[in-house]
Amino acid sequence: MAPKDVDPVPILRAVTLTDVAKAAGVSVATASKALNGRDQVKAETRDRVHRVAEKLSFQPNALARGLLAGRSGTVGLLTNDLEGRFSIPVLMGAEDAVGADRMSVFLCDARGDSIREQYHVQALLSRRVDGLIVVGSSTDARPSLGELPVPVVYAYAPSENPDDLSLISDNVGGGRLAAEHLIRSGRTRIAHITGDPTYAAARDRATGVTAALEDAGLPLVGDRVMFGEWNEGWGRGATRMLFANHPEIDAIVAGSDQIARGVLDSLHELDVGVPRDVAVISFDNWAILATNSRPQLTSVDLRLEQLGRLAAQRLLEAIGGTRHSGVEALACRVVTRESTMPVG
Amino acid sequence: MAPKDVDPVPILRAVTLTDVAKAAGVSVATASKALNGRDQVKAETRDRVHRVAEKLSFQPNALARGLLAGRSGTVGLLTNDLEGRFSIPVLMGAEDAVGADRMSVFLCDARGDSIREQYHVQALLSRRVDGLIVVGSSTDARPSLGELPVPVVYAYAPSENPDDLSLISDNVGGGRLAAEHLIRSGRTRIAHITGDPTYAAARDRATGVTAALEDAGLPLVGDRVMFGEWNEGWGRGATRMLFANHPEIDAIVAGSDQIARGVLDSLHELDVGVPRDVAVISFDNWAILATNSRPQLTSVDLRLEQLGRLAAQRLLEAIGGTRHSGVEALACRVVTRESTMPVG
DNA sequence: CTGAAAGCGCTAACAG
DNA sequence: CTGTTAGCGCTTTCAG
Repeated sequence: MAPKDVDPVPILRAVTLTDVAKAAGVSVATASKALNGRDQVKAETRDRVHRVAEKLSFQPNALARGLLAGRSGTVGLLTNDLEGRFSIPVLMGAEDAVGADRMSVFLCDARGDSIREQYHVQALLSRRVDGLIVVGSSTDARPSLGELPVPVVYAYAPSENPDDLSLISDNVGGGRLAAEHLIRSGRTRIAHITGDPTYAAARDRATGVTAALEDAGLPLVGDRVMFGEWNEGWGRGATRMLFANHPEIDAIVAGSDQIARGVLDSLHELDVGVPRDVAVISFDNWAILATNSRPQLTSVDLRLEQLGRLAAQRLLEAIGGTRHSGVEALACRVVTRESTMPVG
Repeated sequence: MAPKDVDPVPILRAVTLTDVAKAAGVSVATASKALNGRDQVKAETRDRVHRVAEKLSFQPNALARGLLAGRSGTVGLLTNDLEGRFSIPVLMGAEDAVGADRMSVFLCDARGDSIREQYHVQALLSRRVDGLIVVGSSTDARPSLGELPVPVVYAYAPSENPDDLSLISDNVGGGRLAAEHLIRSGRTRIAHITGDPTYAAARDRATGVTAALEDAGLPLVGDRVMFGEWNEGWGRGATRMLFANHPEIDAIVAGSDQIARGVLDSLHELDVGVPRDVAVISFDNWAILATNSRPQLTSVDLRLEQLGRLAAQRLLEAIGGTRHSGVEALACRVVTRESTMPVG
């Protein structure tokens, strides 16, 4: 409990450099130099100014600074899917990297509405952000914001314009990793149950999976990728269908952790042992799902936080003058858990 | 594909009011008045200025405005748990409400580290935010930030200082709602399996549940609340223990959707029908869990987005001069699904 | 080494 | 109705 011996509502004007200068008995110019470590100030004066600033808990007004400097030290983070779970890690990584450079982040959620998006972009520009990170809501390409007076980096969803810089997860590579992981674990009769084929993520992962199988001279059990929906129900249903026709299967690549939960559920009901009889690997590595299932799920991690961090880094580089363009794909990594343990 | 017929890197100085004024053949003062709808401008002039501003895509410099006005039109959103799923909805609600008032949001994640938190507060103050929303990572009370030159609202986790304004979900009331829902559905032999008792959320919900049972003259099956962990495993284990000793049970209040998933899992294995033999209600209403289980889960929704919206509203009121203090609890609501359908 | 002066972009008096 | 002037808080010449 904090004591309540302070003024009721401190409508005190924030302390300014002028206040500090006055209290230290110097001019604002000198105070400014002292506080900014300019070397044309006597050491004794510098210390005195610092002490006074400290005592008054002086905080330089970033607005005034920004106005003068022509740059605000802020970046805009424009998301379209705050509630979805994919934006958040990207956002965290970006916030972290940006903060490490003493810049602050404006957060805007356009909720997938391009009108709202346009509005936010204007608002951010009027706040003179030094750059913009646009986080998409799916891995499908999205319209470019076009030419803006500040650099823009697209993360998760690439821009449709190849002149923009986009950072994405390498879903094709992820598909490869998944299949190769199973193959290395000794599995040879592999099927792929995944989500909605209108999503690039589903198609890309499938491409990777089939390519890896082909390279290894292995068939895709069932002959074709089982596209469906991104939920447990589809995982359950697809698994039942699969087993009815292909009881010889010994591994399943699930397109998401959610689908995998459904797969595990059906395998349990069919009395198929995991990983003994069938190994299961999935995508997203969403801890809450992957580590609470029985057995725990091996999953391909998209490294979204790293993606966000990288996006911020590229943006800071661009702000610094080094602009890149094109699509940069970040490699995924497999997080191994029980569901793909090699047998015996 | 956008055409690439623009200058390579438009390092164009952003267009200022002076540019507009010049192009419109008026003084900056007149231009300012025209654009801000001050009524001391001839209609014809006003229109001309507007047209020119439009053509040059003029964006008023919010930094300059803020500097002059003494308020920046921004608020800080300080979270401690961006990756956790509870902050996000609060954040969304707050962002939405703040944006509706044409203010922008600075996002900072302190990751539960008070040093980092202090740093961010300083940074936000130096950016002259007009107010601050602090989103906690659990429902336990947290230390106050103390006296700050701008109003602060605590959301989700209340401040330890009752002189601060805190907005929380009414977990005790939520516990009551859960039990009452079961009782109204005709259940009379109710148990409560919940999470870690060191969490206020677990204790508060338990308080509500037991109070409602007492009011109804019903026993708590097993005599005491089963505290444990916030995960599926505990839900599974606790359910097995419960049934070994109390096969007469006809309803379970689970402390979270995750725990409920474990409960359902065990009930399934015990061949107990849900909701036929036992009804299950839980907390959080986390769609991904509650709607993907079999049967779908009835769950107490904490209305976190509304909580965020309310926090923003209160903050805006405080910025406007109307400060409140104390703890304001937002009522929960039950989202009914299959798991508590009345029998017959 | 220190201070006076100018100016970042904008708005609000106050004159004309 | 319009323009001139001043100043928000800060940094940066440029003289002392």
